[in-house]
Amino acid sequence: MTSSPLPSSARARQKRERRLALIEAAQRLVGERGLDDVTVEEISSAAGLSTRTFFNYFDSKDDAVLGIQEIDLDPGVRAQFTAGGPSGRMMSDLEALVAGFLTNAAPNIEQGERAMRLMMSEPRLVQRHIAWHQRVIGELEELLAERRKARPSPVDDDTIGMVAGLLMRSSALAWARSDYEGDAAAHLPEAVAQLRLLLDD
Amino acid sequence: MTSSPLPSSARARQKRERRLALIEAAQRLVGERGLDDVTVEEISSAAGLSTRTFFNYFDSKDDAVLGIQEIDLDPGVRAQFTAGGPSGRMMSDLEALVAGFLTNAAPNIEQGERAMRLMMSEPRLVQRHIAWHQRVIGELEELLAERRKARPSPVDDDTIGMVAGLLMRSSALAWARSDYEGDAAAHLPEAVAQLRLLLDD
DNA sequence: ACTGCAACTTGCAGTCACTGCAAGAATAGT
DNA sequence: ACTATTCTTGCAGTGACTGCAAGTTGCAGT
Repeated sequence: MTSSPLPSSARARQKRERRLALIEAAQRLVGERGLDDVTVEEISSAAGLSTRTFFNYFDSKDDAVLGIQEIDLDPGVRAQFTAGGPSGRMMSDLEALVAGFLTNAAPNIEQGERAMRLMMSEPRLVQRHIAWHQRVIGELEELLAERRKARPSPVDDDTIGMVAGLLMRSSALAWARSDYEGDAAAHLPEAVAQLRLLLDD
Repeated sequence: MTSSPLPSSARARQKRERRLALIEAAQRLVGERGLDDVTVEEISSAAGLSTRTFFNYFDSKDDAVLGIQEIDLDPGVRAQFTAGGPSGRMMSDLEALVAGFLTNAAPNIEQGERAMRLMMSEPRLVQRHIAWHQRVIGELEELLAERRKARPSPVDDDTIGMVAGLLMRSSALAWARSDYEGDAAAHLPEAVAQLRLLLDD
């Protein structure tokens, strides 16, 4: 279940290790002292790197704490979605796609869980997390444009994108409420059910 | 339709004028040169105020550009919602409540429109705008806690909050697509319809 | 092993958002 | 007119983040 094709070259391994070290240090220090009482310099030297290098890895302190990374969507899931599948009904196909994003969201469960816990105590991180959703949604909109050729939908991209974002966050919250049982994607059906429940009143 | 109880005391008037001046300067300069090529100092002196005073009015440069302010929800709307009304069905009552928020979101239409236009060219502003929604949702969750006493709902607060945020943004986007006809709240039904359309597939 | 290449790290100097503090100016209440 | 309150402002400081140029390190070909 832990993704990542494992480091091949020595360089790729170091890159991976350094990244992890930065995230680990950031999460630990912020957990101990709070987001505003930890400097990037402290995080960097705790990870044995320079401050300048920190910013070669992350755009901001918050990103490091959340362990934000590029999302590499499974090419199979991607192809199926753009082809108009797997079911042909937008809502359930969207659910499958979001599940694809969620499982690749973090390199490991523990890191994601720590990130969620920190979000509970640091509201700013929630905002950054949602901002990251925006990036994923940007990716999604490209897929949607492709999918429209195969199977047009009467719903506009914006709405679909926002619902995707809602499902990501909703299942993350459900995951947290369950005290982090399984992974976030496992709680997606629950998120969809809640949404339908509200709409059907 | 322009809200605001009009300035009474001299102090309240100045406060209002200075705030407006800052927003106006911020929106104009950022429109001309872009968000990252305008400093707070430039905005402040364009408004005839000191940099330090700028931060007495806004928490950040982005906030000034968006003209973000505290939301004063109509007490009538508020009371009706917490009492379990007006219709008794959560979804449509939520719609009424969101409409209440939207109409009081900006002191005037033009400012809201300019903010929307700037968001189109400056993605960072979108994120700040969504972050502001989070604040509104925080307010909403208090109302929900109150309403539950009068009329319990099987849907959890998080989901309701996220849908409220979605509706705010969705109707703002629909407003922009209509080339800013009427106000944002006028496009709420459209937003709800799109959401239902997606859910019903 | 030697060499040239590309990727990566690092220090340095700089910009700018944002904050606490304390002094001064404007205003409101009496 | 006197006083308390509110608001503005300058000042000094912190820390995030950036571009640049100089090392350093792993990599490929010979």
